[in-house]
Amino acid sequence: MSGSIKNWQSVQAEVLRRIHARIWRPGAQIPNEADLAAEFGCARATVNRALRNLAEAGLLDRRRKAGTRVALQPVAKATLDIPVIRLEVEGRGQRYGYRLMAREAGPPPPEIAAAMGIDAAGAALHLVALHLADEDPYALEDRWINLGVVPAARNAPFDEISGNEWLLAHAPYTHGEIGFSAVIADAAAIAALACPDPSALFVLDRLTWDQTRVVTKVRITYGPGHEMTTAL
Amino acid sequence: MSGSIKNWQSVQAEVLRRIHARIWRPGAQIPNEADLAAEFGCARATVNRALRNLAEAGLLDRRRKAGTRVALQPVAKATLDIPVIRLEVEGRGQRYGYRLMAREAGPPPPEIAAAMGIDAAGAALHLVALHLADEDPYALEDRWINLGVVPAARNAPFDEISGNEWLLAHAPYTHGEIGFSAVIADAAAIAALACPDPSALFVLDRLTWDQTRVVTKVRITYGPGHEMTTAL
DNA sequence: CAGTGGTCTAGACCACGAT
DNA sequence: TCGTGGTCTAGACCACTGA
Repeated sequence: MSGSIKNWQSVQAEVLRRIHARIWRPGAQIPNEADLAAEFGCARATVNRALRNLAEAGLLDRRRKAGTRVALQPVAKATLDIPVIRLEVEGRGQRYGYRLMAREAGPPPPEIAAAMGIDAAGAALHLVALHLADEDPYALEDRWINLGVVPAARNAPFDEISGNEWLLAHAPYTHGEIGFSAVIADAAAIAALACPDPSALFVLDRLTWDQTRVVTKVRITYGPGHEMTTAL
Repeated sequence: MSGSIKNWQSVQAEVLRRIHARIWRPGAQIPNEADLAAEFGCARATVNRALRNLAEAGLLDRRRKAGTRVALQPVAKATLDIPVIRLEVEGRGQRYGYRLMAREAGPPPPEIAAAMGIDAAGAALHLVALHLADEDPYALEDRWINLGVVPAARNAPFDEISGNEWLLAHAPYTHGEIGFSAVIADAAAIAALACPDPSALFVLDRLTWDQTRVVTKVRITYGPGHEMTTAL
């Protein structure tokens, strides 16, 4: 018996050690919570907290009655933080700049309207803006805001504050989808981001909802060479 | 007062409702755990579970003594699941195929050795493999395995099983880094993935460690149009 | 110093689901 | 059916940190 195991972090560490040392093999069942609690001399709730945490991380598979097993194919979970772009730039120690390039209210084109679930009569606000880091182009934002859901956006000062930040402060959302992909820079992107032709650009698409209605749809096109990283 | 609030999910839902309804504004402090427990008629631990969960999701900021506040700039956390490619393909309902294209053991080139922390005398195994979905190229895998850490890899059957899956089963890792970016397809990628020239390809770079030593370094280059999505 | 969140405990009941 | 994890409770002590 090693040092005292009393808190959930040390239980988790000990479980990790056993998995890593192959004492508990991938696919194998591990003792149940009550037995582990007895072995470690702590409460079952403490063991539960540790194991639940590891299961959320994908290292354990837990099922009632079937027990807890070491995951066979631990699915890596990469948690990406997607901050407001201003904070992302400032976090790199660069000076942030913002320039609104286009702003137009009106019915969106059919494919946008369909993706956002806006009918023909509905109105949307289209914004195109450039985010700068130390005066250099950093990312291009192309956003549609559903004015049926956020009417106040029609008169919001988007020449001073980015759509992202204004919406965060004024239009909460309940859930959303996010997607990452790579695209060849089109003419507009080449001009705005001052990148060579051809360029491969990293793109983030986001669609956010308030209950059943789309609040906003945005595509962020990052400058060439952009990388999004995280610990695993 | 709505229906009874007894479990942490309903506490969380109620807190979300209040944030969303602007009863608790961004930046504002909310009541402490004990008060909320009294209001909801449940134990403090239940409130704690709900609020801790929301804090992990980035919607609340919690600090001892300072209390709990509604986050000013809720950082969106996108959790990407990075499964084994075989499961990713099969999950789309396609048939998975795998072809080893190159395999060579020896000292890695300087930039790879540096990234992996291998000295001049160290040996590595270089694998290039193609993953197929319904016979079509799906992703190109370019992997370096540190033979100093995983000597058994030298004789592993990588013509039958992908480096990813073999390593998961035989070489546990303690932590890693992952990065996503976009690249212009080079000649090798164009040939292997059968994509037009030029193409923008989505790339995943991963470096995994066992304690202090790099286990493997891999770059997965996905076929054109690949998108990685997740709920928000 | 004192208020707040972080955690542990011992016990209890329940929901799920494998057999 | 009944073993297992999921959760709740009431109470307690502690760690951190703002005032």
